[in-house]
Amino acid sequence: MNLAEELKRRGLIEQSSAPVEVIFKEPRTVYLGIDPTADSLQIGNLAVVLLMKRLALAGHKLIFLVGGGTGMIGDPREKGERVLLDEKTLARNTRALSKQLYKLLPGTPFRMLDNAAWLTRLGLVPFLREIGKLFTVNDLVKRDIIARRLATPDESISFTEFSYALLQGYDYLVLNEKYKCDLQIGASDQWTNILSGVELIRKRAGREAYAFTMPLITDSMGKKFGKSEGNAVWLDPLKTTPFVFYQFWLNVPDEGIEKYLKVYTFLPLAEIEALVERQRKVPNEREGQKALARLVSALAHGETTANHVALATEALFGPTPFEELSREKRAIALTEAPSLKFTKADLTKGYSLIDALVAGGLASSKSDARRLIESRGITLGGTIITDLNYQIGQGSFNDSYALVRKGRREVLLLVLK
RNA sequence: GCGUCGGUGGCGGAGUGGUCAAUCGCACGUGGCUGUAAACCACGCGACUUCGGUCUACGGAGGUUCGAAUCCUCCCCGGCGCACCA
Repeated sequence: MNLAEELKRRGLIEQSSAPVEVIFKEPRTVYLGIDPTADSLQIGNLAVVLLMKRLALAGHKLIFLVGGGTGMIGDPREKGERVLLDEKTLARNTRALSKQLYKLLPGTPFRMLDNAAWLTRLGLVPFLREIGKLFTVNDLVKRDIIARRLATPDESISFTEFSYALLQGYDYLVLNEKYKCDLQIGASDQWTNILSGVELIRKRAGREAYAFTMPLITDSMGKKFGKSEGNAVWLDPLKTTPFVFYQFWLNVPDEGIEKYLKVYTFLPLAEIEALVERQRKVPNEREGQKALARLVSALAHGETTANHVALATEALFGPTPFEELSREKRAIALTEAPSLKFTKADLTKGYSLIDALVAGGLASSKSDARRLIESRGITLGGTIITDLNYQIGQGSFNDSYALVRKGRREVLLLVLK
């Protein structure tokens, strides 16, 4: 199967500036821009980064462009003006993102650039004369987000954000001239910005450059994927632990399985189809979720860690009660699952379950913890706790650990040292 | 600069002197049913609490009042109109 066909069948093509078959006729140098608005990628970015890897595997050259310069401006969004990030934060984020990319793509050669290198040196007057002339305001104001911001009282758009598209277009022009970059990809929400670059190259350099986008990955509710309740799913293991990361994928609803396997794994299409078929027949086995969680975890955190969290999950949610597992299995669970450490002194001083729930992150506040207990959502060692004043004591522990569950899918291990 | 409208919980959006921690919808959480799924139903959703309450809270700071998210003054932020500029 050729690349174009493969990508189409995986649902990775949304818009394209030319038929993808045409685009892939020759080896390209493809670029993906990432704005340093955070110090870690999250799973939304991961989808596109993996798409880059697919292109690399097919023989195309990669450029990752971290937007140290565009990040200083901010891509217009629906809501209203962004708060400008300060330079220190930008620099830190930029460094963090590049490190992450290197970790994520071992063995894949790519070039890493920061558009601050040219954007911050840009002279305003030359820019307006040479680049600004090639954009019309008439066009810009027609763009969805800009039009909405212009039309909506309370959400006007600053000239700064209005100009963002020019900078992104200019990036592509620079990359085209300096690095022979002739393909840009991104998520579909970037389409118009991406197209600005294609047009700019045509007008300014008289060359044909290409672009295509993949659909923005959404969950079943149509929201950006992995951003429920402001808790983005990060690739940075310190922001989202590998265990929680694995759990996230394991909890993907059935309807999403096929889509996510196609986008987030390198499993051949035939195998995905077979897997989805088995999932449909025996849904309670959750084979699809397990494969997805296992494979994406391996991509993000490495084989070893993926194995560990899979084992930890089996230990904590599998058919064998935790207490009856072998020492090693419990030890793995203890290192991977969320845990909270106690000393004997803590216990003699008195430590309430409510405090433990808050400290362990199962509850956002004491009131929340209280609510959880009242609604019978907390179990300790398999018993539902109904006593709001429950004190954790020696007796709560079994062989120096105790397993607390919140609902069916969250756990916290209490460890006595 | 002048005028005018507005700034309420994660979001949308009510309330316009006491009964307001604030109707409602969405999102989210727990329980029930299940498969750590979806749908559905129930409850919950500021913080603290000796569970009776207490304390903060409606852009910020003052004030009027027995009492203010609600009225007044000043300030900050945003929209719109006009003026200035061109």
